[in-house]
Amino acid sequence: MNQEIPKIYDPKEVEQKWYKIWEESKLFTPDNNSDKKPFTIVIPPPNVTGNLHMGHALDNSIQDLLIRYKRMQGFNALWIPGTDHAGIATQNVVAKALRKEDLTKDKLGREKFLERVWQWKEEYGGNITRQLRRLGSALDWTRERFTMDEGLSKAVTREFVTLYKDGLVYRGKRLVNWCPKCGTAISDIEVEHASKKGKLWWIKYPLEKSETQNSKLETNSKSEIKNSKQKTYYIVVATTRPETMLGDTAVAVNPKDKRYKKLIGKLLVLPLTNRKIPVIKDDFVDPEFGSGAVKVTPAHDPNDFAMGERHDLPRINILTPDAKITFQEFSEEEKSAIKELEGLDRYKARARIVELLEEKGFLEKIEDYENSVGECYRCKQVIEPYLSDQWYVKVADLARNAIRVVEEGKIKYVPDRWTKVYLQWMMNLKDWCISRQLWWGHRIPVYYCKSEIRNPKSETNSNSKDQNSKQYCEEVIVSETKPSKCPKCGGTQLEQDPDVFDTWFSSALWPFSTLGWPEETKDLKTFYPTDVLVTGYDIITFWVSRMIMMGVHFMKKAPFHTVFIHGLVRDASGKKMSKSFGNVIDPIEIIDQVGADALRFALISLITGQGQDIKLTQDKITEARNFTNKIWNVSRFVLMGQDRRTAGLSDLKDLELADRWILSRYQNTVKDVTELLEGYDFGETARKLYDFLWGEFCDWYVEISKSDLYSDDAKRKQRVQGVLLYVLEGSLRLMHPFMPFISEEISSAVVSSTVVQGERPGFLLQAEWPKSDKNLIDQKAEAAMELLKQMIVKIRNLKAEMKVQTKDIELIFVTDNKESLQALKEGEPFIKTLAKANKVNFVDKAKQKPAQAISAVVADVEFFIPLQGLIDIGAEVERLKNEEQKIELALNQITKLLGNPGFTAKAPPEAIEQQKTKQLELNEKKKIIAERVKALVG
RNA sequence: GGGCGGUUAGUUCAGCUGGUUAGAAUGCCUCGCUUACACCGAGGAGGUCGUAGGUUCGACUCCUACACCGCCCA
Repeated sequence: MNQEIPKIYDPKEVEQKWYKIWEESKLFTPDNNSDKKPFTIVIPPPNVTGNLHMGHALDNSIQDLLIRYKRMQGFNALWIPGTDHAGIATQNVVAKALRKEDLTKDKLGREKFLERVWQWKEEYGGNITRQLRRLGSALDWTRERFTMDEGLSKAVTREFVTLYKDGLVYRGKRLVNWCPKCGTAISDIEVEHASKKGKLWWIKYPLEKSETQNSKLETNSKSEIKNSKQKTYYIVVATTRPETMLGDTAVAVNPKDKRYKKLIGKLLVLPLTNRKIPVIKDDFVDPEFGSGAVKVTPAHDPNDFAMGERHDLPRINILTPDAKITFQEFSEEEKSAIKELEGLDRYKARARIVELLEEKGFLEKIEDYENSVGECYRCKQVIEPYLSDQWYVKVADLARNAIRVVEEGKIKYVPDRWTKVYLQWMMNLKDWCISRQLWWGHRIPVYYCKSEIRNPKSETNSNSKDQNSKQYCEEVIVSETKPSKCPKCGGTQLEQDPDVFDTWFSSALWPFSTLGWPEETKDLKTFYPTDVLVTGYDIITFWVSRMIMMGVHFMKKAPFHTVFIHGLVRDASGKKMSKSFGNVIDPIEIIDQVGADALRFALISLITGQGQDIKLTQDKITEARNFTNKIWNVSRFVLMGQDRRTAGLSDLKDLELADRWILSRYQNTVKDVTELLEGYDFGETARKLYDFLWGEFCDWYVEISKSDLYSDDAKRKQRVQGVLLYVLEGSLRLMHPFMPFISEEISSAVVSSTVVQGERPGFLLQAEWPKSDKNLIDQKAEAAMELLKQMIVKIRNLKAEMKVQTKDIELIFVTDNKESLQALKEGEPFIKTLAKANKVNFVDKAKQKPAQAISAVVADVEFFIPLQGLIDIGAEVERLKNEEQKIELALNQITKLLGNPGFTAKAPPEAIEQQKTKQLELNEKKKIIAERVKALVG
């Protein structure tokens, strides 16, 4: 690097160049025969159809940071890449593309459709992995996996079959969360609840006539129903979903509710269908809600389903899978009056039913009502509780073990507060519906025997409507491979379950399926369990919990020891980034503008210890960009010219104060950075590096070094070059996990092989992580430099205040503290350059002090800047008095504190000592200033 | 309804286990093209740490209540 190198760092070429070299050098592939300790991370597999968003950028920046750090520390580090087939999302994307060709998946058929999905995957599936490369991720691409790979598919099959044998999966006809748009069931956590404004419809359900005649009844209302000649009694129910009344099979009241006591067991006539339904009692009913009587629709509401089970009520389904009204389960009589509703969409049906009720006088009133509505997390359609056959994982035992490993501390959440969230969720876990009515995914390895049974014994169903009814074996066969014949009847008419598994059912295996499970591979033995899992808190329930359950069940070991949870990346105003809002910041665009290093550094430095959500602003990105530029330029300076690039620091002789100081600060930085990383405090680490490099190395040491570098003292020059290079080279190592590209680029220009912190191998990633060298920590040098820095700032301050711009000033220092005096003498050369003075004098305390001068006190040093003729004595006295007042204020506080008997009796001795020292210092300072004032006035 | 998190300079945020003159960045003001960098350098102004109590010799930090904002679950 030399002056021809541009002043402004241009990341574009640099980044592309290095990633290619790294990947081609198989730098990210760990040594399979290494005896080094392994350190493993599996990437949270992004959706194969997806594109990199800011959340990925943050997540992967953290993982890359950890992997590079651990690799440099000597671990056999492995970071496994891969993608997720994302059943619904991918299927939807391809279906959408088909629509443009006027095709649908059903027109194509299952096989052809799947071909198209694979085509799509081949074409676009590489997007996100290319984008991960742009970010600089040290992923071992030779081990890349996809959840639909042969091996991983085998793993899922094994998972299911094993769980089945263990009695941990079962098939059941239950209410599921059905998405009419996606055409599939989804699990409980895939439903998002949103509060929505709706209506509460109050509907009259009349009592059957015979009931009203035979007994004196008290109903909740006695008014007459229109068009009805005789008096009719009825119960009013309130509902938010009137269309479901078509499927009502009871009305329930609370047994303690006096209003309805006498009605329990009576029959009602359901309006529109005229179905006869009973009034039942159930504790679940809240007498306070609505009228206190609720309609019961077991096939379309989870609570009603449960009630239906308790009371053995029939379940009448009224909807098709795409949420249109169907009368398949209705009797002829029931449908006769409402034929027009058949085939109507659920919301149109709702409107029409309300109209009909109104017309016929069944509608009592309509109220505004706010309630929580479940929506599909993918397509935002309102979820329909829907009765269907599905496969479930029985989670109780799995959850218990997954709770145990966390409670026993085998898995730790960072930050710790997520432990509670995880545990609470785990403890209230319901069975997990894992079948999906999709085509794209792992086909369920279950086969149903459709072979006809030749000698049907049963005459029980003789009154079946279907005269041609045949008897089938119906045996359920769960098998990893397709069986050739039914083990029960020997028949060969076997049909595989048409459904596929929930994508999370396969990603639950990710930490070990990627390593070869169920085969006992070398990778599996070497790298399982993995070490750290890095993800956002929104994924704890979806993925983390399931990996823990499956990891413990199948591998008998928790899949990782630490779960690092970070916040979500939000826009500048704190809103979630989303395409529909249009507030998405595309990480690739940012990388194009400022480079991956700057983006990474911006994201990492925004991480807080508490794992708060991150508000990403353009300002933060610019700040990080400026930082990379600063590093670039200071490196240009340090490496300017051949001799500077080769300068070594083979010994530690002849170090001056500033050298000792920066070396000490560097060692402390190494120590701090390492400790902070060990504590997963990434944001603080980034800030520490920033402060050291910019605030100490650039602002002070480099500035101080200049006078030596441009001096004639060859020996001194070489010494300073050595220190500069030493600190820079070490800092590049510290920075590498944060900013891999720029650090590598600069590092490649360092020629020296005599740098004293370990060999310099080809790539920074192969370099040793710096160790803090205690011998170079120099408390005294740090204290002395602190004084000098303060002194220089104070002088600059006074000069600026007095509007003195000339270099032609003299500094006169007065102190009787030997250490301070020595520091000043050692720092004299750079005090002159940094404070811009051309003369420095040290004067005995007793000596006369110049009157025509401004003065100040820093620690125990008084100093003067003589300004012949430029001093307004009155103003100077005023300034000093102000200063004195400030000191007085601080002093009063301390005096009060030390005078407090409670403090002196109870505070720890160090605290008291500290205050006393401070008091002494302030007193001294005050005395000096007071004397000065006296001298000027007197 | 239950739980969690937040409230600190104009703005965005640090400040972990109680003792700092409460920090940084950015913005603002005043200077400066000084041979790494104007994506820079020097200096400066700017905060009763959401409110009200409490614990303590001492509270931004611990406890309680409340307010507002956000998230999760029902």
